[in-house]
Amino acid sequence: MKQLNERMGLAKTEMFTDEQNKISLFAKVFGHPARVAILQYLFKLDSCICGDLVNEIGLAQPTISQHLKELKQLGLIKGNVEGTSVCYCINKDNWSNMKDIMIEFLDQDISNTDCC
Amino acid sequence: MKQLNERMGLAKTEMFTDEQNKISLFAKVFGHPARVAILQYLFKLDSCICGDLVNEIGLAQPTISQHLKELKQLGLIKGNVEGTSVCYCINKDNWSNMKDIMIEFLDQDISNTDCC
DNA sequence: TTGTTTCATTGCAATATTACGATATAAAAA
DNA sequence: TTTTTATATCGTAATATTGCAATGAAACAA
Repeated sequence: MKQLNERMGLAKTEMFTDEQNKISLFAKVFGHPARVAILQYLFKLDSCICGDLVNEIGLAQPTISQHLKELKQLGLIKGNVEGTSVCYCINKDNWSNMKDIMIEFLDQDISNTDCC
Repeated sequence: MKQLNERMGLAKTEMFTDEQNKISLFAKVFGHPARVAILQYLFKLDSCICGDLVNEIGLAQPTISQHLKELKQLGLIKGNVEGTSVCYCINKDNWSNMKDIMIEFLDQDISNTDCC
């Protein structure tokens, strides 16, 4: 049966606030363990990743490259070409901005909620 | 062409730590603006949602019901049957637990990172 | 020049997610 | 009892995501 809006599988972003869409976009990029692992590895190193990510995480090189691309598109990491390799690191300003938005959402006061 | 692992489209959770999988599961549930909107509405009300969610958010009743189910399955909300309607509210303990895990991930110290 | 190394992109298969009409269920109201 | 109200579930269509082999591109090495 033909559906009306032909947008199934696609979030109806136009009916939500910019903030709600922004939160969900950030959350979505953290919604895969490989991307969480990449970021945690970056934090652990305290510097750039230059190559060894494919060995560190057990996924194929194109798959890692794709996850890096998504993190980069959201601005959470940046990559610098160094010869044949590329060094990725956290984009501090954008990470900080994302953190503020996400923590504001997560850290709401629920002490007064009176529930059934 | 037949693939080897027959798991494409499915995250390979077994190769990640429990923490990484847990973070990504929480993040995934926030990865849709409708679920963010539901939670924000719950916070704003400071009490239960009994019904008016379908009017509040512009999605069909089965769609809202499905989003509520996902939030409930992760334990972030709980529902109490009250006559013909169901009242949903934040599950304080589980929300607090999730918050700690997510904020620990987001709030890592990046002041010392030395990048290219 | 001809490899070699490193990473990105393309193409595609498999699975997941989203949305909603139709229908089921269960309690309240008439 | 019958009807109404509120929510859940089923089935299914459309789109998104994930993963990787094959290939491309760009810098380096020999």
